[in-house]
Amino acid sequence: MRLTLVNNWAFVTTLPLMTSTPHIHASSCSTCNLRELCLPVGLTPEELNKVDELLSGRRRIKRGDALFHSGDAFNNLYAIRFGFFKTTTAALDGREQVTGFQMIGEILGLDGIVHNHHTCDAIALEDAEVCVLPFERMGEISREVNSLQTNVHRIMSREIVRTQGVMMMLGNMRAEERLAAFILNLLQRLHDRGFSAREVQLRMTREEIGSYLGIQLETVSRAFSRFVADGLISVKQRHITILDEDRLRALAQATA
Amino acid sequence: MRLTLVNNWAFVTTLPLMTSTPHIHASSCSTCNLRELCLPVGLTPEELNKVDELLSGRRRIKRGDALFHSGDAFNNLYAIRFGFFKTTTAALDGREQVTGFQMIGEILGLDGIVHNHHTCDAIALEDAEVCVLPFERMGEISREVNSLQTNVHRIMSREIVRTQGVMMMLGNMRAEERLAAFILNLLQRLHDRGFSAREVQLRMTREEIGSYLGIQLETVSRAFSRFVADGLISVKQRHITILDEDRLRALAQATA
DNA sequence: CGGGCATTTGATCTAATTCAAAGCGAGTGG
DNA sequence: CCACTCGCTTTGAATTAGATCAAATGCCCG
Repeated sequence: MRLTLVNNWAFVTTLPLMTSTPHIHASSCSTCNLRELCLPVGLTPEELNKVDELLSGRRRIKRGDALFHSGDAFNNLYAIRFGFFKTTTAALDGREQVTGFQMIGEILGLDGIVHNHHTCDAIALEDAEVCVLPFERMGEISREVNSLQTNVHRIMSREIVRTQGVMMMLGNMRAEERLAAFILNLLQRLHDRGFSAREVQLRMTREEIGSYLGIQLETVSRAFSRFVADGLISVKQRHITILDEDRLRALAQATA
Repeated sequence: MRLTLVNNWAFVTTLPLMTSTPHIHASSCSTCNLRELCLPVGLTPEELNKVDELLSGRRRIKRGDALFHSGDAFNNLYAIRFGFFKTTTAALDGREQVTGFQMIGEILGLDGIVHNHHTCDAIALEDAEVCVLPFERMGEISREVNSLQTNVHRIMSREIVRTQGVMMMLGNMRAEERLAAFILNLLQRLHDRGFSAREVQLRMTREEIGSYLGIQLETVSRAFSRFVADGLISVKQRHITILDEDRLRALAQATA
């Protein structure tokens, strides 16, 4: 099943998919309308029943609060039900870098597995809710449910490939190329979730974008202004609309 | 078991550990003298026997040749027995970026899991040998052998954390800081493998270092010259000796 | 309505790139 | 064994993308 729903409230990045009855929260993976985005993609109904044991609860995080901090003990992965996060890594000398932005259906916490404690902070950029997935139990269940194991591997590998792309961006691209690639990546992910591929309501500041892209906030702002002047996009505060996707894509070409 | 062996031929990065009889190659994980570095770290003898089924063979790769290319079908992970690799990711427009350097005991191929084909090239920087580990079989065995499953997860998570560090480097650090961090990282890994923590024989060109660090080869060269002038290291071609580790470490401080 | 961020825009300044040239070393073939 | 490439590395000089410093504007929220 491939999601192709497109709606007009694309700037509301927090809406779950197909929410005809948005306030009825699924209490298990098997009844969750996000499962086609999340960990149990493509599982059979029987497999889903087993995976239901995985879900140990939900957690709400207010805007600005941390889901976890660097140094915290690692016990769970988290699947985002709604809301938008950033992850940041700190250096010894206090410098801090945004290492990713995560949205609905994406998994947080993979960094904690190696050393049994987290190596980055996960901060909610808007009020959010996550499913709490105890990693220990996940190991047990994925020993029985073949395709859960596959999906765990895939999700980790996906994150490795994503960071390859970021390295490419940080290592090779100029400021405007980075910003173009960033916008297109965000839109692609929103599109995959059934939102418009032409509009975004950004949840992060120019400074956070700059930190992620390895450039200063002023440079981000100037690049936006340039894009507007060139008719590539329109910008109203944090609301971005794509006007000329082809040229934007050409700019961002360096992304593999 | 923690390896602390230090020897004087540190610049020979290809030597396996504890090679009193270097030409007797182990034909299984359970008899491999690298196992404490590799996938089956810390397994009991019984577990090791099961894991022996994992090893489907060895492959030799000549200097300059590829272990796999971007686009190749993914079937196996590879554990490096000896030799030194780089992985490179290509962009649409031809630009290429070195995304990592891998040495003895490290695992290659994790990027291929998500899409069932590789997304980077793995090139040997010197004659090398790898263990071929069919990933399908690895899934099966790790359903029985608990700690193999744990180690697979850890290795993937370790790679995710590594790339967080690279992002930090590319996003926040100046050229000399990057090079200092790079040298120290290399030495740390060599030290973990029983080699000297003060000397390296680099296997890559200035251009490849620059590509990895997101700077030009001339900048790499100038940074080396500056380090020599400041008495931090000595450089004879690709042979690097640390003279003042503390100051080098201070320079690289931004690494988390 | 006022205060505090976030953003934009302008004017310098600088680290690193780019372009250019020379030096060095390892290997090859005469 | 020496001379000769060819690729790698170093170093210099000029150029530039982006950083930094500074100020004005806009906007949200109490």
